[in-house]
Amino acid sequence: MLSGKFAITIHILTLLNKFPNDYLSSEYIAGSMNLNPVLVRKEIANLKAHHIVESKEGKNGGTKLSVDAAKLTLKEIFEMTFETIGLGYAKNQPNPDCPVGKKINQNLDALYKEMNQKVNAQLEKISLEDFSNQF
Amino acid sequence: MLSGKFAITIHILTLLNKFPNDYLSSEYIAGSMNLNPVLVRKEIANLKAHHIVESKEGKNGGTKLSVDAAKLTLKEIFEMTFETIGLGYAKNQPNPDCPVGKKINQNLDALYKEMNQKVNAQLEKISLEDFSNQF
DNA sequence: TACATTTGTAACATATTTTATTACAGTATG
DNA sequence: CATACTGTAATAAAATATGTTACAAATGTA
Repeated sequence: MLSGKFAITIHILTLLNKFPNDYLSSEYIAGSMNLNPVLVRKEIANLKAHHIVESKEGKNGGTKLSVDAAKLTLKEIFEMTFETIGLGYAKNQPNPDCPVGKKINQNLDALYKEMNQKVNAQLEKISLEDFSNQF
Repeated sequence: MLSGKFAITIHILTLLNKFPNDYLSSEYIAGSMNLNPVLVRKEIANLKAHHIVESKEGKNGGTKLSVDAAKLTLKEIFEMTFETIGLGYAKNQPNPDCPVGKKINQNLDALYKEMNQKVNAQLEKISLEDFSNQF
């Protein structure tokens, strides 16, 4: 299973982009995605750490975008969600006495790295604005 | 989290390719990857369903490759493990009354589909033999 | 000032998925 | 016929993801 972090984050950002002048509450955002507001706030905390959004506490508080949606790429969003493309690793450490076991993870790493480069090149071409305009 | 199916499967196939004339037991294979033999047999069952390997039951039984490693691509292996590239979806059904909620999954689908195409194009260029030769 | 509303965050609970184990019937080998 | 395998089901354990509750702190507003 892949966690839904990226999907949640881009959903949040799309909403914020649709209402660039408002501070949206986590409750409102959560309503659009049918998710617990606390989880929304957690993802927002991550976005704040990356200076992508700003929040206002207290009554009428909420969150708004603080960057230009035309300049924020999906690649950056992808990386902010700590995710990388890959096809996984076996859970346990392989047998170092086996020539295959000894090098399997290294070789998978190399493969996944290449995959990431391809995907990143693609995601870099799409801005939040582009994505948001599809709605 | 992504399951380790692909990693396990390619590990198995690499081993089988290294010993093309032997029937390797699930116990032996499991030893190389420090995994439970039953899990190995499960992945082998999947490979068998795709006619990639053949097994022999009984004493001195085991599994061996039944296709040309030069012609089996990582793309095919990837697809046999039921995995697709993607960055996930939020778990819950989004709010259909929200313009973003209503279309988010559809738009993510389109994005992930493109990503899969890129990745598949890359994986298609690599054969099991190529991968195996790195060891 | 007092109240209502909202963020921020921690602690805990539940659900889901993945991995591991046990068990045993069936099959081939020698 | 004993041994060493596969095949598969049932169950258990571990890991991860998601959800909930609770409450302090901040801020607007009556």
